[in-house]
Amino acid sequence: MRPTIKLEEFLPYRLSVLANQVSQGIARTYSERFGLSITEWRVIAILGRFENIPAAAVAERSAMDKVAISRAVRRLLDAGLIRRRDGREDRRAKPLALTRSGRALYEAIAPAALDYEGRLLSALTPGERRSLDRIVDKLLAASGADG
Amino acid sequence: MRPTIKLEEFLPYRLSVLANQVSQGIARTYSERFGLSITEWRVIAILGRFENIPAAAVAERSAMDKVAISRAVRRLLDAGLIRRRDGREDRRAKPLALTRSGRALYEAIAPAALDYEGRLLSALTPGERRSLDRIVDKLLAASGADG
DNA sequence: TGATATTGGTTTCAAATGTAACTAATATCT
DNA sequence: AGATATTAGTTACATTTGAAACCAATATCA
Repeated sequence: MRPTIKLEEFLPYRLSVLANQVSQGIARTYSERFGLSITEWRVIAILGRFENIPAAAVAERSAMDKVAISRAVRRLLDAGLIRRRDGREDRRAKPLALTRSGRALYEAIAPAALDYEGRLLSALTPGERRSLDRIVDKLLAASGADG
Repeated sequence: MRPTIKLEEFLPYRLSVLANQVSQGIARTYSERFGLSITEWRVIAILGRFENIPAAAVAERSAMDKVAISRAVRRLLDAGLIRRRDGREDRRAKPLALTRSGRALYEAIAPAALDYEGRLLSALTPGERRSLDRIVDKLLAASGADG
């Protein structure tokens, strides 16, 4: 029989479209209202939770590569939203932290982000929300392992 | 109370990481084994199912914009994988179709793609697979509507 | 200690992507 | 028919992104 793929039912395609659509939606919030790209927002979000960690640790926790981090860090430093100290034991690894205005921005964005997520989740039943968590975990494991 | 976001639990972030990881995995197949980018593969997948449709129709069915399509079409034409006829009624809209070798490629990739999807889905129970379909539909609707 | 490897981070260059402007063909409206 | 608006598709330009080269600091090991 002829093999056939219905793109619109193909899981990798569907996930890609969904993630893009969600990213677009939320990026609008970050950029229009706060002047941040998604990458920059992620760095801020990480630093909002973990104080004084170096760029490599941010990379680990954000699934972004170090080049992307490096560029975001540069912009955030220039914008005065984060600061960088000198590393005590390892002089390469310089701890990053939010400045006062960086933290203020974080505290302004976090509710907007949670709000957006809430709007998405409100389309689902409580049971579906639980399923979704479990399913995404499983798919992450299945796709990350080897390829 | 201080608002806090755990990035690794934040749905938009999780979806983005998942979709990227899956895309990476599958893109490796397309590019290493068949020399195609994801965009090119999508065009091929659409044309494998719908014969003689113009680029605009491909765009509609693939969630890609017309510039991306235009570029992919150019590369696929150059590679001899698709062909373009002249439009009968509308001379702007030129119907695209797979060539013989394009179809051969399609028939080689389709099983590999379905196989990859199968490996992903095998991590889920049948019930979870059904949930996933429903959930993705709902999230697409919720995120696409307004923003 | 000295040679080599590894790691944190930045820079450079090429390729991919998005936006807007543009051309050509068709449709609409008077 | 003639003016205006739309639509299909391409091109040009700016921006983003990724890969690899690179520098400096630290770790490893003979």
